[in-house]
Amino acid sequence: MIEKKKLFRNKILKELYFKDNLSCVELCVKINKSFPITVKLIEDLVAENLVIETGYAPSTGGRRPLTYALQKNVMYLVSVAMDQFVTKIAIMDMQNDFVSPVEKIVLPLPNNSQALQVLIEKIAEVIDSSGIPKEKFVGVGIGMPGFVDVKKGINYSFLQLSNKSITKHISEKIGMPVFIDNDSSLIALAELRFGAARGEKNVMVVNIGWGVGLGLILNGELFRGHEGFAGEFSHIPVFLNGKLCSCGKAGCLETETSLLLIIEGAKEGISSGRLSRLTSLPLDDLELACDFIMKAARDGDQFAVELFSKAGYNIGKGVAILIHLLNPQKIILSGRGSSAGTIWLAPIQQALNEHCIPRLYQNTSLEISTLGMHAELVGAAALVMENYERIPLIKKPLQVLQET
Amino acid sequence: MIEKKKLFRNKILKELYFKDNLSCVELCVKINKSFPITVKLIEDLVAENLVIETGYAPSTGGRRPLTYALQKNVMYLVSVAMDQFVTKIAIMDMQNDFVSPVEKIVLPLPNNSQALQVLIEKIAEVIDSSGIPKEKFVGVGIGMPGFVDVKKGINYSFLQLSNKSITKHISEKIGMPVFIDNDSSLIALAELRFGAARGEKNVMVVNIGWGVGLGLILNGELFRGHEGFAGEFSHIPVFLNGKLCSCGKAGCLETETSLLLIIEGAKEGISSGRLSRLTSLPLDDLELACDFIMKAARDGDQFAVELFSKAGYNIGKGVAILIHLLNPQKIILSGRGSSAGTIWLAPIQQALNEHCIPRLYQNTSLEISTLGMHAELVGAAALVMENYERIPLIKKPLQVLQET
DNA sequence: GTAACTTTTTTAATTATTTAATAAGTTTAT
DNA sequence: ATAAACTTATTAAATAATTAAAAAAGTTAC
Repeated sequence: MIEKKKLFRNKILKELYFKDNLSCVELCVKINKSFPITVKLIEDLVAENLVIETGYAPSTGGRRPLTYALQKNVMYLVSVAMDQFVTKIAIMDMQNDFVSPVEKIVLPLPNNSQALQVLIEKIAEVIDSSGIPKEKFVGVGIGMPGFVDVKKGINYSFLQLSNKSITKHISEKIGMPVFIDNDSSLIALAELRFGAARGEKNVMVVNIGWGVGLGLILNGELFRGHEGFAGEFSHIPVFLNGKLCSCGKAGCLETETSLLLIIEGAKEGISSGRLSRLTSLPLDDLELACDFIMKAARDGDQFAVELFSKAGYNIGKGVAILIHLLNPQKIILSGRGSSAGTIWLAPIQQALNEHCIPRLYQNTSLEISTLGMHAELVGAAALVMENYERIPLIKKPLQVLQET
Repeated sequence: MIEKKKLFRNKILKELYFKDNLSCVELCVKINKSFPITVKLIEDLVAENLVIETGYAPSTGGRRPLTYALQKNVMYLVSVAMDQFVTKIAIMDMQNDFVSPVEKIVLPLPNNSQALQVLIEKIAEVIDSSGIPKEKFVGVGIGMPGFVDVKKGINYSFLQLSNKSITKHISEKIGMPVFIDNDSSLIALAELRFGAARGEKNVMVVNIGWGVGLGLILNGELFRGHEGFAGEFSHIPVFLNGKLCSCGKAGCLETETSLLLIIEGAKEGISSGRLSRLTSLPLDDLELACDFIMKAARDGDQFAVELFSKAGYNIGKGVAILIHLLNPQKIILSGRGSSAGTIWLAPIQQALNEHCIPRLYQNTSLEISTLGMHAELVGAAALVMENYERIPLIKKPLQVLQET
């Protein structure tokens, strides 16, 4: 029974991570226990100095409730966001703030047998140089591209370990729990817990980047599918353009929508002499080039806007399919491409007007993420806390406390 | 607390409806209560004669467990399956058998303000003529085409009641609980509880009929989306054929896949002189024509097989999208068209080979439903039992018992 | 054929949870 | 201004549920 108590104790901590300043009544609803029990659990947590009182919330017509939040400097998370070439590592606290500068390293994943080893070393390095004692870390969350089996902890595309669990392997080396997930799923998780999808039940989070990823929030939870591969939006067959995709097939959504295509288009336009501010486009760095075009579009450069309109319309065609199949209440545009902002909205809406049954999309809203570039890091941190109750016996918090 | 006891009592009855001959241990796992409590609840149900012992199950290495099943003739369900023109009404028992012949009435839904009234009268008639006392009915389940909001009990396409709840209205007239859902969803529910999707977590049930419907089973449950409209497979925009669809748009999946198209194709082939047994196709009745072509295909008529191959390939294109987005473990072909049987498999598999990333579909199986034509009726009955715990205070079962 | 091991069932005792009664702090209505 | 209504907090008592121990019924291995 001591185990069960721990479970609900941890649930409270988890809830307070996802939302600060909760009252006892709110917590009691969230953990689905009676009021007296919740009171006792909170009392214990306050006594252990893991939770603090944060004053009274405004009255809703009765006595004002005492609210609670997580104590500072008691627990930390390691958050890793990888793409095919660059990996970012950060340490975050329970208030979702970075406690050390985000470490950015070049780490190419394709055909790189050393990648996993380097990743582990870098993570260990960041932890060490933070100066935070290891016992204070809850765990490591990692977002990565490719086919990720969340449960087994395997990535079938990169970081292969002869089909052995990556998470177990890293966990043994680093000495704390490790969780991995697909990058788009983690962006969706970030939106669900801290962004525009907060509290919503059915939301599609489109990750516009070098491909077009998708994180599905269904029934208020991240949906991963049978093997964890759900959300392969990039490669749904929708065009008859004959363009070869990176996946080996032709006509994938990605072939008419990716940011790479926009950069291609910009280059072509320049060389064919189009009048545009894009003539001063930096050609060597994809990331810079992309940001440059997005800025130009936001500033009203007609050619840049045109490029996004075309890609946006095609994304809209894909979104129309999503709406027909899953009837979401919200579509969120997130990921790198979301920096282009509201420029996406009109062409996507246009595509919906043309390709959706009105009844289906009239109650579906379309929004741009407000989480910005750090969505994946936030999601990776949230992934750890998402699993918090299941982490067996987090290293004696009492001890941790005495050190502070 | 008496209410809560009732909840778990009803959960046991529900579980026994979905699966007969369960042992006490199995039930105790399913309702998530301790063994002693489950024993007591079952004892009560046996004492009330709602549940009977059905002997011992084979040993699994220890004492043989007593198994339980629902008593016969104690509870009944009214099951209604509607399409745009024909409505079937049946009375089913807890063993999933029809206790009266399936009533089939012509009831056109489009632009028919009388439809709801007629439906109610017919349901009442079937109940009356069954001779079963009203108290023995648990409720009425209705499957219907169109945009159905399950929670609100509204169909936005047919049986309009100025946006008032259809279920409430029928319930008041008939005097028992009423539940409605989309026809494809109910077919999926039937597959989930009694068919090929039993026990599976993520399954797509494709309802091949005059359109191409879809019932989504996600995380082991029927998924309905934000407003209940999920599964509009028929109208996802995937073709550039310019063919106008019934929904007003062009290029919908339906325009290249529906059984209507196959009948069209058959007629054209005949008039252009193709050598085939289809020359004796009955032209006046769609249902008969469709069955005729399916039989011919099963018997190996080359032209008929060709027709299904073409449609099947296009369905496969749609299924490829489903697999990319939702990573299901199984695809089930159900509905009227499933009578064509294994003829569908090869062309659909062919489309998957061409349009799916291998990793994604290699663990996805493709099956033909074994539930046959009655899937929707079975699903409608299951819909009532799906909600069984929530039905407040089913009319005193003790009284019902005394009458038997 | 018997002992050791399984699984189910029964019973009793402990433990945990909810309910209910009470008090305290705020808002709203009269 | 004051009473009524409402929300939150505290405490004690009643109740419900789980755990644990033991018995019963079978199976498997030696």
